[in-house]
Order: sequence, then structure tokens, then C-alpha cells
Amino acid sequence: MATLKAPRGTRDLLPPDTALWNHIDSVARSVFARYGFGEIRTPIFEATELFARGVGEETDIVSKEMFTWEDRARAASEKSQSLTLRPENTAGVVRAYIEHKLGETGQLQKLYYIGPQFRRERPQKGRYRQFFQIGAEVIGPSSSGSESPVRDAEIVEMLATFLDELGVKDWKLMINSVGSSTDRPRYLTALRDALAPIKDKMSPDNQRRAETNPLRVLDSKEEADQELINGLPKIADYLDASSKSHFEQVLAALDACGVPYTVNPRLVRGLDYYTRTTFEFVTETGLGTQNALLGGGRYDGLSEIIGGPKAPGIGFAIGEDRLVLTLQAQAEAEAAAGNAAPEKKMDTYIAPMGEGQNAAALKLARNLRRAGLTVEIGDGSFRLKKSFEAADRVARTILILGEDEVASGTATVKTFATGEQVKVAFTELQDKLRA
RNA sequence: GCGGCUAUAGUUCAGGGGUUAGAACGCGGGUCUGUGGCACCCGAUGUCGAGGGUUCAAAUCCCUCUAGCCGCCCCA
Repeated sequence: MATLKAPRGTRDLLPPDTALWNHIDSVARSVFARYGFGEIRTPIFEATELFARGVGEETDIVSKEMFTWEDRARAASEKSQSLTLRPENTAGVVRAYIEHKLGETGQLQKLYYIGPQFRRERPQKGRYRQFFQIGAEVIGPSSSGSESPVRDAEIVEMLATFLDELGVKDWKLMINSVGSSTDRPRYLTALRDALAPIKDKMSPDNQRRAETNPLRVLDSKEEADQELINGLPKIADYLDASSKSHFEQVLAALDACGVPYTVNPRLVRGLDYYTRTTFEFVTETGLGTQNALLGGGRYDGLSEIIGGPKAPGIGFAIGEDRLVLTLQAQAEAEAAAGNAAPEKKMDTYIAPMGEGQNAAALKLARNLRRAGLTVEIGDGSFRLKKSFEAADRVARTILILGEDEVASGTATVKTFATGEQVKVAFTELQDKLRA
């Protein structure tokens, strides 16, 4: 029988990699808390309809990438229901916002989430069928200030701080405004009109896009079409006064904070719900073509689309898998340059000399561990040479525990880096071993 | 979903129809009975991704499948 493997596009995360994941999570929680965000946990599956309406029936995500199944009725009185593994988390958060009437509090809601998302795509580096997103949403009634350009700038500035605290070195921020729900249709009409006479001169891909999703022509990488694309109408020229002023205020706030950005008039996003401010942080390190580390934007009409009250909002989703790849690639580059980060080792490794010392060793380990030290423990059957080798791999020091030591209540402690070896009373061990 | 490349030891990889499949690192043991890192010696690595076919003979050639990677599509 063939051995069982993790399904296509999924993977196991193992130590030591999981330490990096945990670090990213904890930096995110720490940064987000300082900006007043609280954690929300929504279900991993939702009614299919939520994504069809929220994300958009015509998007690739909904039309061909969802894991959907029919949950059968259990009784004649019950209906079966179409359920879907969440392909993103914003729709779920907005659904929860509506369901729990968070808008009735009148308060601005600042919510973040960390968790797996699912899309049935062809796997590639930085693209998995189960992938992890760290995201946040700011949402509330207009009276709570949810539409203010300050919110947009705050979110973007928070992301810059997050990436800086994590140590991501070469991120670039791309930002654009895709206009309000009234600007966008006007622009789309103009874009279609402009494409109609020239699209035959474009690549087959772009001819198809011109028909199905004209916005996507804008971020085409097709070299030969660039000149034609540059001549197309710009969304910026179709923003109404309020959208234009909103965007200008966002940029002014970023300028004031010193957050560097590039206005990219061709930045469009694939989810239908985005309005006005959209942004993307990209990096060249560690990612192939999937160079977007995170993306986000404003979604002023989403709540109403899925049956809720008016609740403008803005949010983002970080591709945690991609962040991990980027940080690992950065660490590798550092190591290659001779700047390897020092290994984090445990405080000590207890080497019992002879099986008679095993119980005493475990008792000593218990006390030290309860005092907050990181302690590994060997086995009395090991030869001392083996204990040293095992200890040197995982710990800064080795603590030798033989009959003499147990009898006298002292341990022999050797520090690998210096070669220093001393006898230490059990009672003084925790001070001696603390890094 | 489309096109291409790849799959051999724990890891990184070499090999290329012919007896028993290799290297390095790592791992176990020894030189060395309570003092490691270095050195030397010995040892085990394995359904050669899975299944089928061609052949006297397949890890090697062919087909199918599975998975990964690259590009496209799309996105985080």
C-alpha cells in the first residue's frame, strides 16, 4: 500500500520552522495590540453564499478555487446547505460584525485574525492550497470614523511597523485608489471604450482580459503590450472630488509619518469588494513570481452586499507562508555573508552518570525548569563522551551528575563556549545557569 | 485549469539496460571505563515516488498516476 501523504498543496510545519511561525504570530499580536486591535476567530467554513456575495461570483477565487461541499440534511425538516472552506477571512469577519450587531455599539471595531485559508489552486512556491493569513479589519458605522483617511494611513503605517519589527529588509509599498462604487463603473466604461479599438493589437491573454476583466489588463506583465497599456485611461482621472481628496489625505498622512510608498495607478486587486484605497507590500526576497507579501484595501460597500448595515471598512491580509519564505531567504543570505544569527540554545543539559542517577537528574531538571530555565536531560546509560556530544548540540552548558555530586548536593557545570568547569551547589544552580 | 522540468540514504546530490546502487554531511560504534569539539578506524543507511509495460535483464527506456518546482492564469 502506498504510504499516506499530506494532500496536494498542504504541508506539515515542523520544528525548527514552527519557531519562526510563532515568532511572526507573536510580533503581529504585539504590534496589533499597540494599535488597539483585538483578536477575532471565525469559523474555518462558512455558507458558500457568503463568499459568492462578498468576494464576488465572477472572481477566480469563487468561480474556480473554492473547496465547497453539500452538507446533507439530517432530517426531513432540515435543508441541505452548501458550505465552503474559507478562501479568505474578510467576508467572515464582516459576517460576524453583522451577526453580532457590532455596529450598534457605535464604536469603531478593530479586529485581527490569524489562521488557515483554503484555495484550490495549482501549488507553487509561496502558493499553497492551505495557507495562513494574518489579517486585520477596521470597520464601523460612518459616525465612528471608519471612513476617515486616517484609518487607511494608520493601517498602512502599522504594516510598515510590523514588517520593520520583524526585520523584513526590502519591502516596497504600492498604493492606489480604485475609486468609489460610483467611480469604478464610470472608469470601467471608459476603459472598455479605450480597449475596444486597440485590443486586437494585444497579446491573446490581454485580449481575453479586455473582455472578461478589463482591470486586469492594467497589471499585465506582457512586455509588448506595455506601450498600449500606458496609453489607457487612468483611474485617477475618474475619481470624484471626495474620492480624490480622500486619497490625497491618505498620502499626506503617510508622508507625515515618513512611510515610503509608490503610487501605482495600475495596481488593481482581484476581489470585487475593494473600493478607494488599495495597497500591496511586495518583496523580491525568497518569493518567485508570488512577490506580494500582503495586500489590502478599503471595502466601503461590503457589509451591505452581504445584507448588513452600512459599515465602511479597510483591512489587509498578510500571506504568512510568504513572510516565512522571505525571512528564511533573508537569514540564508545573511549566513552566506558570514552574519549567521547565533543559535538559541537551551540553558543546560543534565548528564546523569549511571542509571542510578536518573531519578535525581529528573528531580533536578524539574526544579530548574520550574525556575524558568530551559533544560534537556540525558540518560545514565550514555557514555560521558556521548553526553557531551548530545549536550553541545542543544545546550550552552552541561551539568554532570554522578554519585559524588548527588551525595554532596553539588553539580559539575561546564560552559561549552569558555571551557570553564566549576562545582555548583544545587541551591545556586539557577543563578549560575541563567543566561 | 494550461505548458515545461524534476523525483535515488535522514539531508544535499552523483550514477545511467548487466551480478552486491555510490559520495559528502549527518547518524551509531571504537581508538578514549567521569570530560565533547579535532583526527583516524569500523558500521548501518535505501521498496532508486507509486503502479503498469518493453526486455533474458529496468533505478536506467516507455506509459499512467502522485507530488514538488518553474512559467502562465490568479492571488496572500
